[in-house]
Amino acid sequence: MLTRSEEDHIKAVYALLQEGDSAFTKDIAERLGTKASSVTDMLKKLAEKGFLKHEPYYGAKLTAKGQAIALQLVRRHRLWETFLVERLGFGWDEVHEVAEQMEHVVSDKLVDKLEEYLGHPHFDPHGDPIPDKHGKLRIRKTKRLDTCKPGESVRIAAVSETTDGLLRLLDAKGLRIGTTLSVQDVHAFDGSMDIKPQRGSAFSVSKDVSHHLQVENA
Amino acid sequence: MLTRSEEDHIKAVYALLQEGDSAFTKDIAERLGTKASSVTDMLKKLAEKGFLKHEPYYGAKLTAKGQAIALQLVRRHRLWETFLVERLGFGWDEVHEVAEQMEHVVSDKLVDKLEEYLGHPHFDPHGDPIPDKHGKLRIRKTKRLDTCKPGESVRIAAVSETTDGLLRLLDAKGLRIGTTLSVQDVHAFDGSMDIKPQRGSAFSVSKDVSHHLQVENA
DNA sequence: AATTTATTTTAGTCTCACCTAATTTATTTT
DNA sequence: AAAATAAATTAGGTGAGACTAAAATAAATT
Repeated sequence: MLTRSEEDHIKAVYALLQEGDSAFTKDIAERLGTKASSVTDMLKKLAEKGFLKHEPYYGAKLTAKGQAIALQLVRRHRLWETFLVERLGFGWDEVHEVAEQMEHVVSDKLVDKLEEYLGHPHFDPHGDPIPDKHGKLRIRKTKRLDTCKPGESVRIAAVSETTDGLLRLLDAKGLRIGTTLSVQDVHAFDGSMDIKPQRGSAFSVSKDVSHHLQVENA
Repeated sequence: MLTRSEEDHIKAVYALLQEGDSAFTKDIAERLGTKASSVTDMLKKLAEKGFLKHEPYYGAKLTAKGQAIALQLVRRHRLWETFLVERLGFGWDEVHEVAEQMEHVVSDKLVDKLEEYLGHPHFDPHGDPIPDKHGKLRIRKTKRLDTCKPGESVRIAAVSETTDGLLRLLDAKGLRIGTTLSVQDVHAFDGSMDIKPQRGSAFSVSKDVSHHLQVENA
């Protein structure tokens, strides 16, 4: 059995490995709101238990065993987020913290029944894929909106940041999962982008925003 | 903010105060699966924090502040049990452990939305009352089945034990919340009782069983 | 190549929540 | 009333998981 803190560390490593090919002490500490020295201790312990490889000074990578744990946590997190939004009527910007707690409730039966109750969803309210019972993820070919060129027509597939601020901004602009839009112009000066939703008139979004939107060809 | 362990101790004290007028160290330890000395430490801490009064050698009683916490925990626990049984299709004998974990998820909004989603239930699957947002409990005048005399006709209102064994036995005998039955005979020798459900033929239940069934006049 | 800077690790400390063993207190029995 | 028993408390200790401060390492700069 893993403690809450062990689970949190494994999940942080998993998340960082999505972006780089090693998870560094400092970044893990930042995610968890702790100090680097605490993380070093935990990495040592988790390495001994076989959940990850820790290469001192060069960060950590998950083993297959660690990855399985991480995927289980991601699965629980995203299923609960889906439940909170679709059944309890939470806004998509309000669910992260609560799901962060619920994901640590241990019961395979619970998770499987919840999944069934929700109709076996493949994506959560932010558009992120929900691993199945065996940890399998449904892969889509998406790219970041800020990599798109003028003239491209795309659909918003996911939002890769769960900060309330970004989600509320998207809400205010009417941008949500599934919204189709075309790129009209990209300004080299600040990286801002003029986009036009299928219905509605064009407006501009900053690079900060376009960088966190995952889109697929429409 | 209370820790998990602090919450567990407060809940244990609350539960014991339902049965006696003081909660004793040994009984708290037994409920929590810990040792008396650990409980003494915690009682001292919780008394300092104002959640209970600890009279050394004479047990503990909750303050109003402690009672409010306990009722909040009971509320969460029973709402989650209701969710698990009514929405996810768990058996009533399978929900206790999971709800024990879920009750520690902290979010007032979550609890209120859950209650609404479930249709503001007043009783959980075991027939126990669910405190409202303000800690108010709906009181019913019930008595234990083992206090009933031959000839009485009663309805099962609640089961005051959440052990799997008892609940499965009741399931097997077809006894559930709402079942109406008449007491036919009580045997002084072992306290066993012959009962006859409204539909179905008579059978006998042991004192162990009748002691844990709360009934109301039919 | 030497130095500076950033990061990581090590060493030592703290708190929490538990433990065991010994002692104290209250209650019951003789 | 004294002795025995049961329960609770105190004293001291452990491991988990955090911390600070100091030392070590790697990378970047001069």
